[in-house]
Amino acid sequence: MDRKQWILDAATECFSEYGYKGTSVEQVAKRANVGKGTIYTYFKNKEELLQVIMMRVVQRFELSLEKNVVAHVPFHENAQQVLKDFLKFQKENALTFQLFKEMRELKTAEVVTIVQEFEDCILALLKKQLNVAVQNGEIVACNLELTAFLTYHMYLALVAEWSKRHKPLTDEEISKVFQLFFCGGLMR
Amino acid sequence: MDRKQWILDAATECFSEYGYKGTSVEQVAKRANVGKGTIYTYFKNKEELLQVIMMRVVQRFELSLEKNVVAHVPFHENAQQVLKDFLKFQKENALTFQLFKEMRELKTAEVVTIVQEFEDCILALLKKQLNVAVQNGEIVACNLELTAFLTYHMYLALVAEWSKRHKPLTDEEISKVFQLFFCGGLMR
DNA sequence: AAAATGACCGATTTACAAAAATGGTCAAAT
DNA sequence: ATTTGACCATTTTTGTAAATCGGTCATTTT
Repeated sequence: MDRKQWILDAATECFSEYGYKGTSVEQVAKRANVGKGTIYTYFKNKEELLQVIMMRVVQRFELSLEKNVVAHVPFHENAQQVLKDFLKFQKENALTFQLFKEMRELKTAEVVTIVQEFEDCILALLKKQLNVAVQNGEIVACNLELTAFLTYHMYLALVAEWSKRHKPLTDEEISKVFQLFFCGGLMR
Repeated sequence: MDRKQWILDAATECFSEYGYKGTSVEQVAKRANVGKGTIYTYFKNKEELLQVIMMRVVQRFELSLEKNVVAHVPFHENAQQVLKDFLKFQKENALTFQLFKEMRELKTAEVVTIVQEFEDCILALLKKQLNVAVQNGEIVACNLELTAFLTYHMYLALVAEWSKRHKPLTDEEISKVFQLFFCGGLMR
């Protein structure tokens, strides 16, 4: 019935399995049981297809966070929740996993753009959390943009880079490191 | 006279300019004014040539640090000095700059290995600084390996990643961020 | 009339073989 | 005892013919 949804579903499956570049429009059409031309009556081009899919993914991501981020909880716990959910999301969403990989390895232009937007969304969420915490007087005033950026990259280093040469860190270990840097810092 | 040094100098120039993969052994021989066979009387193969060169670079790097890292100075200042010197070193050494680039872009196996060893050397220096600071009771006890790792990656994020989409940070700004996270942390 | 379609188009990518270049060896030259 | 470049097997590059791609649109289907 809803041919547009058929196409979106088929495209999501294909992109998840073969990546963006590795998926042809005809392949999507085949899996969606529509003609190739039909896709172009609903979407301007292949890139828009990915954009619409990712827009919805981002919406789901933001929704999944609203449940987990709560007021009256220390910032570093909420921030960590945002990042933990991001990781969980990656694990459960073959699509974003595949796209992050494609960005790193093939650097497909359209994919780089879309993944950057996804990262911007995560950064915006962290920034929002930071802002609330500053307003509450919970944390010291600081460059929100930069601090959110650094928080995100600290997390990436801990979960992605560290595991390349060490035993992956448990959630508790990551939590401990975050606590160390956020509350109190290193110095006695 | 010292043919071995001629070869090392020529190879350093070539690797700096064209990268490891982009440099042929014959090219090195030409620039060193020796026959190709001569190179193999001093070095087992092309990889060992790079290894010997990098060994010396690491020695120079460690030497350049000894001057700048001093006792009775807060850890975060010494740590930052290590990292700042690393960056300065990168700027002044076309070789390491080229190799880091080749590792990221071409992922040449031999280069990945050698650069990793260089990074390990930086991490060891940071760890050493951390250890001294812990012994002094200057900073809290923590996983030294992990903390050094995170410090290094925070720095990379600030100087390399941030500039990809923002105006590069000044030394003062970087210093301020480090101070924020190391002394006192974010929380009030 | 509106929606769907696949043959078709120019452009890009792939497949593949021939040619060139590379890392490394070694008998001959120095 | 040391140096060397012709030489070898392997890898990389190159040229190009074939295949595939994203996107269009006249025709067909609903």
